[in-house]
Amino acid sequence: MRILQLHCDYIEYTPTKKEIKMAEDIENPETKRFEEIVVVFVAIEDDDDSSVAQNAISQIKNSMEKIGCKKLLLYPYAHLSSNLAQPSIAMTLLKEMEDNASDLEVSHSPFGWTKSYNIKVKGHPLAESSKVITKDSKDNKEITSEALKGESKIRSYWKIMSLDGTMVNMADFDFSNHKKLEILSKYESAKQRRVDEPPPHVALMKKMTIADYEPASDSGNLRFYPNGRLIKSLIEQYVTDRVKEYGGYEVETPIMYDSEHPSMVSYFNRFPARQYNIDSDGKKLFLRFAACFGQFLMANQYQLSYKNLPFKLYELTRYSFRREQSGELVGLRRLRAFTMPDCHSFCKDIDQAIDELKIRFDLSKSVLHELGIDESDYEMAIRFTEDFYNENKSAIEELVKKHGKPVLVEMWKEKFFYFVLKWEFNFIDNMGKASALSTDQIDVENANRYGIEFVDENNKTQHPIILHNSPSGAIERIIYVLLEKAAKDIKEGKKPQYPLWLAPTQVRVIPLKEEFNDFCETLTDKISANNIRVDIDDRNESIGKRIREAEKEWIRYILVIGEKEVNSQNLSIRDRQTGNVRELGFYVFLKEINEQTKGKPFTGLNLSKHLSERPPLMV
RNA sequence: GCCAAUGUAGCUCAGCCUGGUAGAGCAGCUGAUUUGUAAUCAGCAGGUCAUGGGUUCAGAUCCCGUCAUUGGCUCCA
Repeated sequence: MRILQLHCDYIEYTPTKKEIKMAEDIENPETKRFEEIVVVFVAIEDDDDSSVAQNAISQIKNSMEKIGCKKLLLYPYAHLSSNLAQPSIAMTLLKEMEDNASDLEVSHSPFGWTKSYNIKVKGHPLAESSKVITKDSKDNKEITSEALKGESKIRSYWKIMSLDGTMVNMADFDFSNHKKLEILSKYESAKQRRVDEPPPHVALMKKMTIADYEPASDSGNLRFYPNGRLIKSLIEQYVTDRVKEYGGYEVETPIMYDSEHPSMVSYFNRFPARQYNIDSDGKKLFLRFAACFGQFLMANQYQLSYKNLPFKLYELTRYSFRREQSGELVGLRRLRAFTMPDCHSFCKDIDQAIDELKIRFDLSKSVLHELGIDESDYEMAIRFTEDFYNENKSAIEELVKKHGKPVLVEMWKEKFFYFVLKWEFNFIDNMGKASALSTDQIDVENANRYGIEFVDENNKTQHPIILHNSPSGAIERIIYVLLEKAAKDIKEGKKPQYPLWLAPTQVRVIPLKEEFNDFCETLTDKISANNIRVDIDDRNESIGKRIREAEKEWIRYILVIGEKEVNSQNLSIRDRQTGNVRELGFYVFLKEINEQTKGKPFTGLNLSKHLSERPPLMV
């Protein structure tokens, strides 16, 4: 059975003529009109039986209860299916559905007639839905969280907060000096878009052999080539180092959970995610969409005193999974499987939570900066309940001051999610698309839900306040930002480049002739002993071609080795930033590189040192 | 998920409108070349035209379904 369910302001229909012999007899085929009604178009299919009809009507009743409508019109509609049941069976089942809904104001439009109709469907998100119901689909209903269903009910107000703490309605704000904030504001509130081409990082992620789509997986689950894996793992390492330095304990937790476990059930309903579901041996498992579960369940095992707080757990989730709508997936910006650093801080009260929030705010800003993303690249949004604002005005204003630019504010009349405040930094890309990077939340519910407790100064048991921080946002998204920024450079006629510490090859050595190969081996060994990724283009190609290809790989330093270099103490270094050749002593050169990569993690080449041994990757 | 566009050699693309032997450049292989800062030369090899069906004497080409990608819509805790 296929049904299309519409919540309508009104429907009018007029039976015009009998379509089949067995069409229902009706006394006077005149126009009928109903208002404030749920219209369900129904196609009964081959194989449908009474159980299907029962199932269908109970699903319909279920959703009608949610939208608070008590009037139902069943509208037989053959066009929904190409596999229709016999008309006699269809009529019986339709009648059965109607009988089973007698607690509602129910009617049906005549079966077997051609009808004309006029309909006005309501605009709310739950107004329209279609379902396919078959004999064995009874238990197969999509698990959708209450939060996802209810999200549309949130009432919120959009404002802009300036550095002095004043708030004006978004419509009254002068955006002329804040173009990116304007983009973000319209993006978030009015959902305005203005794009008509693919984002440039998608071509770049392939051309630079970083990542690619994997047709053999689900969409949004990407493959990372050696270059991409290297870049990604360095960023992962860097973010992890910073969180550990801040005081997070790094842990690892399972990627799948039992959705019927008591602590999951209620969390589900506060967390509007679409998840991957897996049935295994009768268990209904889902793939995690955040690190929260694992860390909360673990926090539960710690015996916490107020003296231990704030207590911080951290995991870099590889991966978190969200089954985003297929049309929403793009390159590295929006994925179904992504790597998310997630740090939870358990605080003894709101005051401590706010102090901690500020520290993590600075941490997030600093991490982004070191990754090559500055304030000019992103805009801040902050969301809070009206109550929280009234009680913590100055803390909120302080965050805005720290950001140094006006901020988009969403104020909720009442708490709908599990948090009372959430801020995020949104990168605005070349096409005017906004994507969230760093974020932090003040969670006042989950400690209770997960039974996380600490003992306070008075020997009383309390639930901590939990902060949820991702200092960088998804790692894939950081790569997306770096590539979008590179694309912007290309557009402006500048040379795109990697931050040196992330470059898959930092130095390329090109021997002029075969006879210099040995010299190059020795030289590269000396360079790589200093934690620098260096390789040798030992292919039998012209010097011009090998330089061109190094340029196309965005390799910062090129060393051509010939007669002159072999007989000199100095190196001839072609610096891609300027395109000029400089003569530098060996140690001066090392120092120049090491200064630029200071404080960043290092890992060795992820490809063979000799280009002659590398199979080209065609993407 | 909905609407639309796109899918031809490992890669980038031409051919499709108007049906009749599948084309180029790059990459690969073989050989020559040993090169001084963004493409050395020649030869060879390489294609279930995304996939499944239909129309036709004949389909890369026309029609329908499916998958993937991209754009718009919806969504983004």
